[in-house]
Amino acid sequence: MNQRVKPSPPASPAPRQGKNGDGAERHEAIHRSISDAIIEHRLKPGARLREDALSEVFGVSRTGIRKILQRLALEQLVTLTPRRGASVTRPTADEAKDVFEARQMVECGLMSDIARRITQDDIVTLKDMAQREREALRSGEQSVAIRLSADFHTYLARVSGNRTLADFVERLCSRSSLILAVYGNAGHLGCESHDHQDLIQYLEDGKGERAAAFMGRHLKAIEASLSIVEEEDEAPNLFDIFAP
Amino acid sequence: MNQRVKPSPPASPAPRQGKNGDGAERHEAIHRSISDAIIEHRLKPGARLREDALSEVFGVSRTGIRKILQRLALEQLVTLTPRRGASVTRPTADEAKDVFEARQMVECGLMSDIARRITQDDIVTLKDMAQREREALRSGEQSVAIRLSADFHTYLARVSGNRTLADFVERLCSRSSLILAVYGNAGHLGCESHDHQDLIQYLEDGKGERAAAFMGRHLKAIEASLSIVEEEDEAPNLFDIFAP
DNA sequence: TCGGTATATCTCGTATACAATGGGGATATA
DNA sequence: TATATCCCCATTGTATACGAGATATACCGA
Repeated sequence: MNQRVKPSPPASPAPRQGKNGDGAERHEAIHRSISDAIIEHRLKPGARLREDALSEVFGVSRTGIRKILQRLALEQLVTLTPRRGASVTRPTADEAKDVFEARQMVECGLMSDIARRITQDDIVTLKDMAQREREALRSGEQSVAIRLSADFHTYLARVSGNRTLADFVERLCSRSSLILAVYGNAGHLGCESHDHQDLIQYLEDGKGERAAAFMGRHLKAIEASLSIVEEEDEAPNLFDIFAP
Repeated sequence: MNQRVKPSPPASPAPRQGKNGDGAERHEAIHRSISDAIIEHRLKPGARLREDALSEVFGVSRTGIRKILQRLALEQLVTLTPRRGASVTRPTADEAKDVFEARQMVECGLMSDIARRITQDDIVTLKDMAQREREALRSGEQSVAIRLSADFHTYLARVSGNRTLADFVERLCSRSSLILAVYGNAGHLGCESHDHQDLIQYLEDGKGERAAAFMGRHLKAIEASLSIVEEEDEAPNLFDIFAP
């Protein structure tokens, strides 16, 4: 339902050409839609996101798309280059290192709070997510598995009760997903299949210390599985290469 | 042709009806301008930020202002309420607790990296900042002192070399400034006067462990100095109050 | 004098129009 | 055939116009 062909009739406001009203929710939905596509690797790093195309796809004007794109840029999922528009961020090796160092610090540091506050309901939910993730992995649904893995870590962080840190972890997980898209080996992606289930077991047993240590190893393992190959940027530094 | 009837631009040095051009920098400058005003408490929590007024003050159209306002909202310095516009965020007591818990975790956790990577130049810069902060405190320039304190913590975080965590600390410091504006006692604001100088001394001596512990106490002290008085929001919960 | 309703205004939300810039393709030349 | 140059168009940046929601105010009735 695009509307650009019909600027004329003042009498055609009838069927939701979406003037005003559900705007906020609609935008939220679009944001999630794009965000999901990036996290699930249906949009790969480097992919260009033209405002016009998006506005047509989602049936809102470029104004709304721009707002969403800017938000995604602040979340570092897309990169806005001054005159060339938006594209899915391609994380550098340095960024990858920083992100995993941050996750190490925050997710491990949160573990004691999590162990103290986790409820039975949380455990049920987390076990379910871990289970579904394993199944997705086994059946080769990479997109689903990646998303569930990120959701698992994010949900866990929320259990801590610290919204600020949980939001931060959520963003780190999103960026991790991008990192996996660039540096991950096709063989084994991200989280080992039963790591998450083991982690829940520790938490269920109230062993916060053990859980923290395990999370540390878990993240280290993911980071180690990356093949950081410093791919040369498109304009290699000839001075460096041919220096005496 | 851009701004309203205002025939004479009295205070705006550049009439700059500039269509297009230095846009990005200009926006950056405006963002910093507003951000500074908030952090330095020249704009107090709850203050309304009308788009029209801002667009007139800065000589750009509402479109640009909106973009900046949304960015500030994502940084949680301003709050956007759906039909009522933007206002300086008034942090809740819970948010205050979360922010200081996050700072405790991250700023202390970064300290070992910082101790390892700090250079002599950094130490000179930091000493200068601490010195200027003391002077500002002594001469009663609260705004300057607050800003320098936030800058000190942010600069320190940057020394760690982890951009992701440093950016996070920067945002936490900005929010801390807001928290101080709401819950701080007029008597002694934020950082004790010589805390920062002591901290640098530890780092200069290469005592990362000690520095981390000191930073922990430092942040705890700031948090403890707050008077969290759970001020009733404008719509108190009558059910709670009149419950049997 | 108090309360309720209707109107007026103020401000934001969305869409569209217009200008400018930069890149890519086509062309010309060596 | 390869390279350099130039121009057109695709795409973004900015402003403005228009519509809607919400709040404040004034008027009327009890």
